[in-house]
Amino acid sequence: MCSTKFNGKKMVNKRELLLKSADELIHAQGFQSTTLADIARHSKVPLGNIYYYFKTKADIGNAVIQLRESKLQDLLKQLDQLETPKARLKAMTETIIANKKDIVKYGCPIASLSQEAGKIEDSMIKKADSILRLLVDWAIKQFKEMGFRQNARMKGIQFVSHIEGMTVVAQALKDPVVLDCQVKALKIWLDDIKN
Amino acid sequence: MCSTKFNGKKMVNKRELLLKSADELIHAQGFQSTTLADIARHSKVPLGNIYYYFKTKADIGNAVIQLRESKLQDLLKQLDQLETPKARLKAMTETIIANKKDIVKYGCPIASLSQEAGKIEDSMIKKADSILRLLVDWAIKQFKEMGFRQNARMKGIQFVSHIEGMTVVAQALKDPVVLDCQVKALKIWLDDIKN
DNA sequence: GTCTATACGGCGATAGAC
DNA sequence: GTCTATCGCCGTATAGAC
Repeated sequence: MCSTKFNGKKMVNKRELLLKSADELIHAQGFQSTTLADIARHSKVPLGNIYYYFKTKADIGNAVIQLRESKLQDLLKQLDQLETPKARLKAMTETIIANKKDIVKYGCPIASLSQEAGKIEDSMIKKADSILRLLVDWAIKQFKEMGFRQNARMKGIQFVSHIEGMTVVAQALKDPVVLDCQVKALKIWLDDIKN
Repeated sequence: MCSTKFNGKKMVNKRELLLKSADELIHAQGFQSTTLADIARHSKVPLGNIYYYFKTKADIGNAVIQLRESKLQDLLKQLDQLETPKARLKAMTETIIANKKDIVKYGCPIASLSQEAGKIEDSMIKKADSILRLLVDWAIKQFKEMGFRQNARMKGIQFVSHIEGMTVVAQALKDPVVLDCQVKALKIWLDDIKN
């Protein structure tokens, strides 16, 4: 059972509510800095009630990872409807511009989670970098479709590296213009590239 | 007073010892996951004694930031002795290969600290990204020396982005070969570049 | 299913003997 | 300067009434 009805109007269930709050807070503050009390306050769900929906805090972390992975999958599915692989890759770079503000403030939601997860030896959030892997594999696929063979992998990794690199630098420099310029450069690279 | 003597032999003082432990542990586990007990155990200094050398945990964090900044400055000074700016930039990429193992395991010590610091609103570690800024400025200087004018800044940022991006991807994919390939690509980019 | 009160443990920090 | 013992807080998690 996932959603309740009230006066015939569909309402978001609390689990979704909590997850959405956790997602936002973790993006802004990181997993470790985000307390269950934070999530409770932000989602207006009482602290103790969280445990009805999630067994542990690590569970919430994993749910957020899963959420971001499915968000990425949706995006990729969307991009795949474009005709040429080059158009898809370019469209991907445009999503960076669309999320400019958040990226400069909080960094890339995929990479930051992945990096933080790598530092927690406890017993949790182990598959965070599978999200980034997903992105890399998608990029490689695009380059293969463009006619690349042995070096499609290298090009795909280069593409993703470029994206992640610019977010790191933009955040450190607190300068959204960095993203504009680097996306432009990345597009030029895509145009000039030859196999 | 910074170092003590024992039998005429110079010994590292405890502050340095603690700092070195903190540096290593924070690189491996992150600042938040690293407890004072960790540092005490690793450096074999009793927990309570840490407070003789550092007022708070945040102080330790800041000292580590300073340490990494001065390490970077030393490296840049070293590279500056090379004749051409292009040779300096290439030599910089080679330091990535030299630290391959650690980077794949723990990521870039500069970027990871910078990112984690950005998520801690508390009252500490505010100037972590000044280190990355230092690197960017140095890179820009190199491109200016190469004859670039208005777009030297963009090229410098692109260079650093490339470096930081490859470390993120290499860590997520847990694949040191990524670094080999991307460094190679970066060198080719430096050779083919024209102003 | 919902919510309050509270137990429990860990970590940063301090007191104070030596 | 060094080190042990311990305090106090905060964050996760649980008990249990409703």
